[in-house]
Amino acid sequence: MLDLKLIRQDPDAVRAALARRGDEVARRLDAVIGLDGERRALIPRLEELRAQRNEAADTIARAKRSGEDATGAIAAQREAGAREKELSRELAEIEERLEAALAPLPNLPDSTAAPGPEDEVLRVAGDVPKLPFKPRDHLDLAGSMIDMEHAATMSGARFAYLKGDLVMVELALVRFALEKLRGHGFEPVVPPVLVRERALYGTGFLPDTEQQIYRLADDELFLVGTSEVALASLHDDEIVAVERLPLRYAGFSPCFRREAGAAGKDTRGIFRVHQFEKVEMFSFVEPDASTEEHERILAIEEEILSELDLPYRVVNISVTDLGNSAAKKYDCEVWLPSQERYRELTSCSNTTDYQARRLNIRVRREKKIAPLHTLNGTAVAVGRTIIALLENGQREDGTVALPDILAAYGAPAVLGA
RNA sequence: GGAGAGGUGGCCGAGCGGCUGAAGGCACUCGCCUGCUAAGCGAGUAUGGGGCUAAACCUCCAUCGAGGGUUCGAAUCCCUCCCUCUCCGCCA
Repeated sequence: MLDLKLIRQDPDAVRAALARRGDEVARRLDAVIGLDGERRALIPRLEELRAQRNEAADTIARAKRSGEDATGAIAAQREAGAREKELSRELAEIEERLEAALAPLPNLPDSTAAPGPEDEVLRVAGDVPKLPFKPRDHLDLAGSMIDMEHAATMSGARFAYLKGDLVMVELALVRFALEKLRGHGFEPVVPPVLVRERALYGTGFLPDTEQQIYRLADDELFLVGTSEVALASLHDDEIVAVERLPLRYAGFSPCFRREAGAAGKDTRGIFRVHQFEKVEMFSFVEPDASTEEHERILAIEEEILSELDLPYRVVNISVTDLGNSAAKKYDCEVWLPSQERYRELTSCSNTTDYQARRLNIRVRREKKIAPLHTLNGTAVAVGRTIIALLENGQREDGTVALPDILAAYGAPAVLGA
């Protein structure tokens, strides 16, 4: 949610910022400005009427108490009441339209977000393996440890059974990530994955990505596509004392995505599936600390990738590809030998005050109260990390060497031996 | 799933349909006082939105789980929903 006061004070700056996402986006601001004007024209009229009615009600009360007749005053009140109701309805209607115009507007991009249309490669790290043989893809390498046939029969396309050693790798990855994050001050959380609409609205996934979200048939509940949704709601409607910030959480949960509109894309293996597990970072920080926190989260993502010996590059995502809530986003893309290119593995966003405004999460500094800033980032997207580990650790005989660090968390040293 | 109780300010808790934005207590802040890690005294301490402002102050409106309704007037009455607790049932 954008700040109405800012829009009012400096509409040109807001319009210019939105225009970086596209001219069409910036044009949507005009409706908001118009409705805000209507609203503020109406409010003084309504409130003056209410003040008069409140005063008249007191007069009636006093008359009643002293036993006087108030029939005339009561009749007048009844009439004023009808007018009040009318104006109230009018205001409610305007506010509803204002909300409908304002809520879908995306966050203002950070000035350092990549201008687009292309993402901006910031750096390349790690060694791309020079394989003296034709690389296999993750599905070949996993063999029976990934069973998509039975998953497809049972649940449909884009589902998988993970079996045997790969399960141990998954658990090792999760444990590795959670302990690392804890060391960085993130509190581990296993959140609910079924949520009400408000949580999705509050995080900006609604109205924006509805076609991506599973909805239950018999209950007003949705399956989250990321634990970000649940972590953001942890301080829903709170005023947090500044001394408590930053608040950092590491969520571990399954994630569910419909992948509608992705038909035909990444259909082989578990790169793009409807269900996967993920360890996610989420931070609540002071407004002027979010830029630094964003770099911090990115650094943790890179630390994890380095320790897993994965070759990757960091990209600054183009403003035209930013989700609604992000002001700036970095992706870490991992090298996949079978595809001979970098693919998205982790992602971190600074959502500034966009989600906080929607979820009504504020910080109190001295006497001042203002929306705080929230950020999120992937620590480990388990499925894709497994893909990366398999492909980059593969040997000519089809076995896979896993990074040493995972052994400490229960993963085997070699897969498929 | 069945039966019942309840949701009031940071917390506890009182609230007859009008004088309650809300008693009282706790906590916190500031001041006073007291020579001994505390007590006493005084004052203050919600949020959002308008207006006026450079800002503060001030002022008005709204808010007693949420949304509707009754009424001249609702924290108080009615309806729907949400949540919490207790008992029963079921269950990993």
